Amino acid sequence: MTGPDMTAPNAASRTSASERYNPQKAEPHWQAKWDEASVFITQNDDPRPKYYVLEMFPYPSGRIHIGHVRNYTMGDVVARYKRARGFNVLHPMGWDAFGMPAENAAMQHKVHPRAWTYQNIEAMRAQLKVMGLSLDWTREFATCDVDYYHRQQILFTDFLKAGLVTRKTSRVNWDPVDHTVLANEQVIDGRGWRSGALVEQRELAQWVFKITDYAQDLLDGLDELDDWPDKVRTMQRNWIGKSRGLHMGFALTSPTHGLEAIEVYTTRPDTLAGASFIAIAPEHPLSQAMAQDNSELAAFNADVRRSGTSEEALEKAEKRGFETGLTVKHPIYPDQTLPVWVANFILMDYGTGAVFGCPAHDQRDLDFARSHDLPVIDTYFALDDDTPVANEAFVPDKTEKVRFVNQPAGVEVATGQQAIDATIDWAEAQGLGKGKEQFRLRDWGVSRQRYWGCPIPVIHCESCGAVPVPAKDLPVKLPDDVSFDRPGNPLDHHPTWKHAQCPKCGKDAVRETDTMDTFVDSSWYFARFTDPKANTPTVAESANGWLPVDQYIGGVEHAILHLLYSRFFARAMKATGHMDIREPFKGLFTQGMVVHETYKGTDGWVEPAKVLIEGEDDTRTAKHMETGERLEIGSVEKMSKSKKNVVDTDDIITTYGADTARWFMLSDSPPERDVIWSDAGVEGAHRHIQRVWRLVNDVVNATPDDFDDTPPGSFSDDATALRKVIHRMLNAVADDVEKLAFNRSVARIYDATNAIGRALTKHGDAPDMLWALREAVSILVEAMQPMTPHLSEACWARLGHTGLLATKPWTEVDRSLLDDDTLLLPIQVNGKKRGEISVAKTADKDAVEAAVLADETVVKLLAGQAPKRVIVVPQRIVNIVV
RNA sequence: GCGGGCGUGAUGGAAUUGGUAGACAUACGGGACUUAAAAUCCCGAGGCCCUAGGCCGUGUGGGUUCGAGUCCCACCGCCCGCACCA
Repeated sequence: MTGPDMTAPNAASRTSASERYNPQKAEPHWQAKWDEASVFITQNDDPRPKYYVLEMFPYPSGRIHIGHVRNYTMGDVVARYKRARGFNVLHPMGWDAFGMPAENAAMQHKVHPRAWTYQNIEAMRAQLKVMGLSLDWTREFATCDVDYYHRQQILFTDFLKAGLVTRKTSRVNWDPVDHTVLANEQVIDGRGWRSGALVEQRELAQWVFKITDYAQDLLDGLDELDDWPDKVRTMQRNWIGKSRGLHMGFALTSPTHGLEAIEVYTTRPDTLAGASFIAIAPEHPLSQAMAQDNSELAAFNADVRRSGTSEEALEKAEKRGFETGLTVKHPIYPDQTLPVWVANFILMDYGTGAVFGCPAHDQRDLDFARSHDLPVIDTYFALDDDTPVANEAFVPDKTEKVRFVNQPAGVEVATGQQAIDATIDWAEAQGLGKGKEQFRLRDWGVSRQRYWGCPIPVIHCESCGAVPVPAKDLPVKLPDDVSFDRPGNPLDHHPTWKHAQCPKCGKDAVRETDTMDTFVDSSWYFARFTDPKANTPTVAESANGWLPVDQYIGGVEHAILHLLYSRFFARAMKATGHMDIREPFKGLFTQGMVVHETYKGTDGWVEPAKVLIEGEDDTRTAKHMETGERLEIGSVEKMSKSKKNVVDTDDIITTYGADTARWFMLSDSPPERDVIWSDAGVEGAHRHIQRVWRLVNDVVNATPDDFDDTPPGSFSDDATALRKVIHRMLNAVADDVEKLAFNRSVARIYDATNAIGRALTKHGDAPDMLWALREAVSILVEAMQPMTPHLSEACWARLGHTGLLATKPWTEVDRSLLDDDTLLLPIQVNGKKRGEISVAKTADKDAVEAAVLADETVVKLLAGQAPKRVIVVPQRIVNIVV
């Protein structure tokens, strides 16, 4: 067998059993040892199989918060575990460093965004180092490093040449507080995602990434991402929003404004026979054109636009409309005409900005029809009920069979889906329209009117248009001398920066002053980590070798934006030859938040550090430590500055050490769920750290100087029992870590710790038991190493082992200890547990049945009756039916 | 409204995926050690019945099964995402 290397420590190294583990001393010591040995520096040409673990990199706000601690601890456990398992692990860290807060700080505190950002990075790096993370710091970069955004500009120009970036004049979401454009994804309930201000619509020329070119591919790719949460895949699917329907024209009875017909898109062509009106968006070209000489319509359009995005308007959901007086021919019944309305609920952005309304089979259309006295025409009924539609539209499931009336395709009874397909075929055959796939996804506008971002490397020339900056002139650097005295873009206000010569014709021209959306920065950083010093954005060999990221860990708030953009970038980089990776993240894990109770006094929210809790459960009360004021205990919420329910990570690490913080973050709550921060929980975690240290010392102190560390030839039952517990624990911890079920690993380690403690007090002096105990604590600290690396190193050294635990290969479990020869099978009678029986593991069904029926308690329970049936599930359970 | 998820002791949560419900931890109670406290160690604990022993128990009601926290149906409650998407 392969036991751990067990050199008996010399007597001089003994400590008294009462000495407490001192993380403040031990943690920096071991961190220095790892650094000296360059344990976490990763080489690209290492021959071992690769494993890439990545946590979403932080924005350098200035402080590491407890959510970061949880995120990076999880990643670190995986990284350390995989390293022990023989993988060449890439585990880098960087900074998502461009963005608004730096400019806000500049305006408020008169600091340069660059200075502010790099100071914050310094501070946060120091905080991360204290956590003992197994990061390769040689690969660190910030997205605001010239070195990084230079390469991003190369990518931009390459995308431009490949037709993946274009310039579009379009209506954009304008944030009037931040003075910038927002992507649709950044508008939440009609408000800017960061400022919370009501978003306005403006016409602006924008640079857009043509993410829609990949709509289908981004959708298809989701099917392969088995190691992603279904929830995230569903969210992305809905966001891309593919639908299949019919694109068709409704001929105008008298052509107007140069239009012969109104183009509509519908996913329910099966309801075509029931069409009773046409509705178009206020922004529809026809509506706009008519408004030129119709002031009432102009007023209506303006009114809709004004209230269009506000929450109240959406909630009221009043179906408002304006009748244009125009009519179109019904495509199925040419002698009938349908009126054309402008309606507030039609979106110009989706489909063609025009629909036909079928009130009988769409609730929204029905509401509109009822309030504007439009006809309701049934086109199909349920098979057993032909009651006409009254106030509820009849919208059956598409797979439900229904009975059609007046259907053009000759359909009488069919499912909705069959009718849809038949109608599309019919419409195509008649030349009325075409089947069409439609996506909800829209192109990604990346222009931002900000200073602190990656400059868009383009020069606008009056003769040549928008000309990309040639590679030899890159990078386009941000100027340092900018002022934030007035609103708007400092780059635009800069006296000289924007003036340049056209790279094509040499005439005076103007630089693009917009910078890129910061989501661009985070869309390819994972690829840059694979070769962070390269002159090109990536080195294909390195990127292809490391990517995809095997395990990506971060908050679910990035489920759509960041992850979708990154998936687009991987495809675009593949198309432009920068790497050959389609899906950048193989495994994704979205961790829960760290939450805390809130406390409120008459002067507002109070920090937990100043709150004294008395009593328990229902009778708990909170008191202000300084003023003695009674405080209200509020709900448990995400830690935020506004609620002041923030726990400072430095305080925790100073008081208890990084290992305690790490251990607590992994305990109890499943990693995907929210964890409630509690002082009692932290205390409990710290108690365990101390207990393991004590246990290790007790075992060392029980070891005589002349201890023979060769494995004994045989073990007592007690020693074997302990070894079984430990080896099973090691096996199970590995399984759980693979599944990221850290809370279960923790529980198993507690279990094993208890078992070691019991064995020590009971039989600590028998030589075979002592050997087993030394093996047990060695394996215990090894299993804990990914989670509590400092403590584990200290214990490892204390046990007299040489070398760093951080570089030790994972111990192979002794398989012979995983299984028992005999099993304790529960015996049920009529499904209720009535006893247990010990049987040989290899016993077959008949043997088990015979043994059970011969069992004393069973005989007693049966009291002479013959069982009707005996169900034996081998190695599980026995159930007797009487 | 649509889509997804969840509901287990005082609390966070386990439960080999249909096979001994409540592992492990927190809080609590009792004991040991101590002049005392802290620390540590040991013991107890789902509810009910006086006990032996038994009955009940995983949001509620029903079903499938030898056997259901787990599967099916209906309902109740909570959480998350999207939302006038044609």
